[in-house]
Amino acid sequence: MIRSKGRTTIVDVANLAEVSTKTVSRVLNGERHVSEDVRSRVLAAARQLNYHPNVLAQALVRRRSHLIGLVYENPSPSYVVELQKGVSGELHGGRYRMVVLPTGPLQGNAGEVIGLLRSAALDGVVLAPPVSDDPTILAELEEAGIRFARIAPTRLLDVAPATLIDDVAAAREIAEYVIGLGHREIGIIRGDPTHASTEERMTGYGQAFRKAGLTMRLNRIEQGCYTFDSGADAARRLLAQSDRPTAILAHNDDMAVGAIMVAHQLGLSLPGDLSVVGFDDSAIANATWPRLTTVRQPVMELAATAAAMVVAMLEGEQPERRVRHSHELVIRESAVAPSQKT
Amino acid sequence: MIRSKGRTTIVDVANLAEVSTKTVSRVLNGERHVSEDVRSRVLAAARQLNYHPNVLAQALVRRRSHLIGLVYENPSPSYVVELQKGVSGELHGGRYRMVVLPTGPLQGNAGEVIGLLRSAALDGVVLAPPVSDDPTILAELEEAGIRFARIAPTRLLDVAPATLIDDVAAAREIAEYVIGLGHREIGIIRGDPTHASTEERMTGYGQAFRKAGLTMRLNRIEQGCYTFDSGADAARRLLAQSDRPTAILAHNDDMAVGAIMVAHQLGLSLPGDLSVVGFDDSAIANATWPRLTTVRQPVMELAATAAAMVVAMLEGEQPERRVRHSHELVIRESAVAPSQKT
DNA sequence: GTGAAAGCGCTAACAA
DNA sequence: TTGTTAGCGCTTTCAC
Repeated sequence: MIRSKGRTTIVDVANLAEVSTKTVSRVLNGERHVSEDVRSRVLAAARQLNYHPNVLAQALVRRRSHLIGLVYENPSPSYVVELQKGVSGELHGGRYRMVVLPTGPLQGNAGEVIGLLRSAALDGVVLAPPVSDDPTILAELEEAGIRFARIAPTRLLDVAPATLIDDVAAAREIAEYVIGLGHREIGIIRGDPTHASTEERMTGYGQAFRKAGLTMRLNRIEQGCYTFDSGADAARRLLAQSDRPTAILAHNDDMAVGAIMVAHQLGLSLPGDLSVVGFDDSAIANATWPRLTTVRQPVMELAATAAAMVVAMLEGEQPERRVRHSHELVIRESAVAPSQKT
Repeated sequence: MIRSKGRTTIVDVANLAEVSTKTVSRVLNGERHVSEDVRSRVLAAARQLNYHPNVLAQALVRRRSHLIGLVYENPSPSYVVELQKGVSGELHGGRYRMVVLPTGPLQGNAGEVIGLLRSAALDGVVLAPPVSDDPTILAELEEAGIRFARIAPTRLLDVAPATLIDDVAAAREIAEYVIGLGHREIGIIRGDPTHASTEERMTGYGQAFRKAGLTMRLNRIEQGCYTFDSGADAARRLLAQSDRPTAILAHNDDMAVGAIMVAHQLGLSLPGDLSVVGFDDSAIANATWPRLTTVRQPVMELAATAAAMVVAMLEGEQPERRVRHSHELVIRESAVAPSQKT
């Protein structure tokens, strides 16, 4: 039991404090049934040797890595940052650490993601959309015994705890707002078709259109993929039409900002000539001119709640199965009534 | 050696394949000197049992966690995302994983950060500014035997491999550009004083001013902290002055965009009434109106190179000590010649 | 209250 | 080419 090569270990501390390693372990882990005398001797020794437990060894024997993964396949920086803030905020006791696992497009190569998850020694995982909807990955996590919570899933809702917003209602509300301003010729920039939220938001728009007696015209719907550039491209197509729309609904803020950019380039005066609204209320929504009218989706809170759920499961508690967060119409300056005579 | 409770381990595979655990280990790690017969038996057994090695156990015995930390104390989402992209791109073999470690303000609580680092079982670390300049943290990493590379350090340059740009020159160039447009009344929005780059950029501006025979007036310099809001506040103060500046130099893009926002709010016409330039060429620079003239700082490449350096060290190679990346003036529409008679 | 022994799942060093 | 033994650094029985 005498040795001292390499890093200082629990054995060194035990030797110095003249106790067994088990006792050192007890003291350092705050277990009870340790005399004051011994406790202080151990602590002194640990401090003197600048001892830090080897987390890897602890992880092995406790079967706990204290690593929580955040899996996302999302190109929008503001969204990603919000997710990360949410998760890391819930780890703040410092007992857990966040490993970020951005994936490529999930189409087909879910296997790769799964390999990553298995080999990362994760205790738990937070799944952001659209990964949160991938049945293969859900099944695989289940089988590997990794706890997980889902952000904004749209199907298989009882597989794991989930945090949600009402995408349909949120989309309906912002569309109703724009229609209420008097717009009739409305263009739409859709999100990526692999994100289930895209369909939900279309449904919401559709409800608003129907209620107002408007029809969605196919040539007024353009495909984007949630990035600034894709929004710009889609807007270019929409605005090239002879009877161009007086308003554009975009499925997220980044694309809306792309549209605003293009409108500026075309020499349109905003918001007079063209109203644009987004979805998310990400950081960028407040930084454009005109500032973006949008629906606030509390991404950070969604992520935080999901992370808290994972932590709860790991601590042996039973988290709520489903927590719904509320959205909120955020009215700024980018949408106004259409000017007379298109 | 017979058991089968819980997760399948190397022992189960060995039993099924009728070889020793060491042989299984050999096969799975691709060591040589294994007969084809045995190799295929082991692989078959592993597949049949859906065996996945326990990375924690591997990490313990190999003294390698394969975790690389990215430490930053930076409020700008676009900057952070670029950093992460750069690092995670270099891990792409999948042999390493990235743990992101955002820290609070470093002032004084470097100790906390160090605790985090020690307890995270990191093999290596990439340090972004201003953490890359913190001597306590550098020393601590050194002592803990954790390999690290630094992004944009400004002092103690030979402590570890580093990636750099020439901040002074970059700042000088953009200031010269603005002065060259004809501006004489120039406001400055400084970055956080705890970032060394702030001083470097001031130096660069100073060189340009001196060369043009201009003096920096103190009441034309406002303090920000690299966030959008701080830039907006600073701009409000600058533009409230009776003889307001015709141009603003901001120490990063987020603050510049904040300034643009405020100018719009004040009813100024941009860029005619006010030119604004930034620093970084982050994603947002391209999404505002007018689009931001700035200096491109290749954050992603800086991070990628730093990560590659860390990986190299871990693989026993000797990385370059210092790699300088080049900056580039990016001229867009946010700065033009001042209009006649201020 | 404290300690001895066993073992988490794997690989390094050595032997065969 | 393959197996045996020891041990990574810690915690968990279960004695005392």
